[in-house]
Amino acid sequence: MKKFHTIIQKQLLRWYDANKRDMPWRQTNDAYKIWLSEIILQQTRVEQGLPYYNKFVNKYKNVKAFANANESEILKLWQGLGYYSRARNMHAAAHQVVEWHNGIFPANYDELLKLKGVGEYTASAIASIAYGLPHAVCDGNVFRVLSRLNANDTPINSTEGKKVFFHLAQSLLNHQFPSQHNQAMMELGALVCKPTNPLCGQCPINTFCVAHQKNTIDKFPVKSKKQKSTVIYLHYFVFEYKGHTYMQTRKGKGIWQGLHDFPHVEYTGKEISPEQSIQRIQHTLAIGKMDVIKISQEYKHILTHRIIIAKFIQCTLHKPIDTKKYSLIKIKKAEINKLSLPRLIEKYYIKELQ
DNA sequence: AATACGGGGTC
DNA sequence: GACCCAGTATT
Repeated sequence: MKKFHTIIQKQLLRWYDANKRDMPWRQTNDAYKIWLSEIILQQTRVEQGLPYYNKFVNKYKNVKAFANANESEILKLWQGLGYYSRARNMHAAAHQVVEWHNGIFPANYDELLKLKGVGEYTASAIASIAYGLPHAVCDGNVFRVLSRLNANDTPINSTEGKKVFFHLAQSLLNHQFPSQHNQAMMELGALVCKPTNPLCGQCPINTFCVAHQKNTIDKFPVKSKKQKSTVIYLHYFVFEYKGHTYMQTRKGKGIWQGLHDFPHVEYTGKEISPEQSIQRIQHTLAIGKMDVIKISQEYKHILTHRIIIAKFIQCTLHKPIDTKKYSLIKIKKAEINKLSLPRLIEKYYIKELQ
């Protein structure tokens, strides 16, 4: 296999030069911008991430500006992109770069790896793309390309698979052009070696592809498990008292950490009646008398391992809630959209409150 | 070694 | 409905 590597590398680069998409982060070597694009594109399609990249690059010109921003401002800009820990980790990483490296991203894989939110993939990507260092990337695209190229059935989501494919990626790396090689592998996975209906006829390395030769492309890559999702029932309370409502910042471990939503009652597995949740919330927040104005339609919100069935219950209060005691934010309805919101809340806001 | 963590697109 | 996406941190 080894002796074919040079030919594969060449075909790959030739194909990449002719077929690469024009992306803003391909017009720069600025490690800050490469970092920005790489974090944004984690588990995110290019089309979805692109507008966010442009927003961030325009708002924060360099890592110092990013570090000096408010985290709430960053989260608001990140709203809708998902995996919000990325935004919080970026803020921390920006501080690390400023404090440890005087505002310059280190041209060193091990140092990059120490930054919050930067794992093996991103460290390799920054090292190779921004600094031309010989570190192969292994993302979802590369896993797929390599598993087919070698007809290797090691599950790509296993610890063993990770080791195997990282090694394969590194051994195939073009040390003369690490940046272009890495991007070519990913671009090939995205445009040609697609999960379903790959365009093997257009593949520049199909003559080397074992799975293609054996006509077993659809058997690769192998994944070991499927994640199942649980159903969550959520009743959100949109209170109204003298023109304002109440929201809260999500803390702790769960989803949407750092984002804002309404006080709510949550049930896992079995459905809860509005009457039950109304009683509960009245007790929890010491609300006393209130009038239920409207119960919304069901909002179905799909996350990776959760199906959320939500209803929004609008109520008029007779007295205010103790915001300090219950860590609530008193806010006018028109101002809600200034806070960072989960998509579910944003969709309700757009439909019912805007 | 598994699991949690979003949202949107495709088939 | 199942799978996937320029993955990482935590358990």
